Amino acid sequence: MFELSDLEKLVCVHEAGTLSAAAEALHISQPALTRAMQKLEAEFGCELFSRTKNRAELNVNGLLAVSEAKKVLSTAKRMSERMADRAKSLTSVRIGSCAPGPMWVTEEKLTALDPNAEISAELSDNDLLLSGLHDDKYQLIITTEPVKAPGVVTREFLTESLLVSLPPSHQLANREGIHISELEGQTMLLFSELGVWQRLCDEKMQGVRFIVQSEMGAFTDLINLSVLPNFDSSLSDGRVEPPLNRVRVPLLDPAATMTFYISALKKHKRLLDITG
Amino acid sequence: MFELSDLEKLVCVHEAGTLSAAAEALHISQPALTRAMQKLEAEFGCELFSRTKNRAELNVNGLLAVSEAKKVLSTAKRMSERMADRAKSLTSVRIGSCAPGPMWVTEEKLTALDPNAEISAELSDNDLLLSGLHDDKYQLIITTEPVKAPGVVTREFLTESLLVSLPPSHQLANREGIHISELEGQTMLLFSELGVWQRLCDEKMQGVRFIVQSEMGAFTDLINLSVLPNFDSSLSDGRVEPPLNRVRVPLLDPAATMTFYISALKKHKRLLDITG
DNA sequence: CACAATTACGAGGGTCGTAAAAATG
DNA sequence: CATTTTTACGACCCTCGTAATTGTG
Repeated sequence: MFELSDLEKLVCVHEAGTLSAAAEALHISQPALTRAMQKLEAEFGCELFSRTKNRAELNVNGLLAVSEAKKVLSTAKRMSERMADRAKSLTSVRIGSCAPGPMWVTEEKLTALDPNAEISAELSDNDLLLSGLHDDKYQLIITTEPVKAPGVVTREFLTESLLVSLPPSHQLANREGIHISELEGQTMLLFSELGVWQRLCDEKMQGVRFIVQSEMGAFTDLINLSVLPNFDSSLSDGRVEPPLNRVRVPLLDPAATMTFYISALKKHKRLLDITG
Repeated sequence: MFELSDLEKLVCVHEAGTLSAAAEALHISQPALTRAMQKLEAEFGCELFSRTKNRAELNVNGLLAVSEAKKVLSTAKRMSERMADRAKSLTSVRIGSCAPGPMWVTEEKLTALDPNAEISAELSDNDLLLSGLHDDKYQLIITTEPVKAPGVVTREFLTESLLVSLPPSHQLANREGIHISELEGQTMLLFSELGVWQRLCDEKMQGVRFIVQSEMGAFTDLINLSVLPNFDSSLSDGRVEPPLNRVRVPLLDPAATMTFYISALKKHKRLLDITG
């Protein structure tokens, strides 16, 4: 029996145009995709591709299959939505995160889905996050590494990059990118509660003087009133209006970019799905 | 992501009324079915059953899910049919079987699906069947045991029981069932080409005298003209009109009932499916 | 006490990714 | 020679079945 996941792959192949591009989009390897398509051909008993040795193009059967697959997936999606309506509302979701950026994003997404939900979130370190997940202290945790534990399902969540927010008059303001080493000797504004980013400041920015502020209102005041640089996140893009008279310059060091993973107990798998 | 196979299980649970009955119908164990339903509940984020410790009954959410699942499965079924239309017609299917009964059944099914197809079938023993499958000498083989080989997909096919066909005047004719041992001393008509059934005759019916006939026309003439008993198959039920003035009595010995398995290479999986 | 559902646990099959091969423009 | 597809192979995850547990009528 073919499965919905097979049909999703097929549709993706059509949209991507080539097997390798589709594999990229699906976050799987090309061989895996090739095999999935071969499986469908065996199921249907007919070829879906016209193949030249280094090109696999959907033929007339394949195009029909794509069209039919879209119909099936559409009804399946409707089913998902209908069932989601019946799902327990998100009365109380507790999020644990190792970094503030992904935490805010998650809070916003869940609040958008259910404005009445009680969403709480807090920063913690990886060990406490993992144990808190099993204790049901957190229903969702955000970590820097995939969680390999039985009964836990993990998904890549998002990537965050740090940027430096500068007044246009600053000497670094017209740069395409900045290396951390170039911040040597600067005085910067720093919002506390950095989570896993704290290590970056502690270890690689020992020549930077930080003025730490933990109260958000005061922090934004500081930004508006001073000409001191501060850090911003790529996750702010399009979510927070950029401060006036500030330009943002990316930090080029690989250490200034992190990929986060989001995990939940299997029984709360749906929480993972709705954070899409 | 939930899959079509999960939805099939759900619908089956609804139709069967209870998990264990559905498991029976699906040829899987109760625990497997329980887990599949739990998986769906996790996917949807809502309970589908109202559970008392020894009873799991679909609740309102579950009934909605069943209804939606039927729609999804229906579109998937349509897709299957559309794709089957595009499949290569069965220009040449070669069947190998270890017994004549299942072989005839298979030939009939395939011929019904495609009257223009060239279906050929022959009897052979298990070893030759398996090697013939890999050599593409046969596209479908029928054996007494599941085939455990890479690249081969096997399915339980059907069960055949032997019966004794007797004139009503025969001393055994009014029995509910007969044991092989009771045939001792009889003279019976036997159609040659018994395949795997031959062993039964050779080993357990040494006290029976057989009149062997390999030509079908002559054999039916013999049946009609004599009062000698002969063997019939449960597979004849409803497919061949029973000979006039004959009654059929089951053979009670377990050895007189066999389960057959049908196998194909993965690339010919569709041939397996259409023999449903 | 037989039966339904669930949990625990080890085994098997399917799918995956890496690596290598073959072919093309 | 980079790119695309396909095959080979080993590893892992998921689902399965058996067995044991719990609770019920």
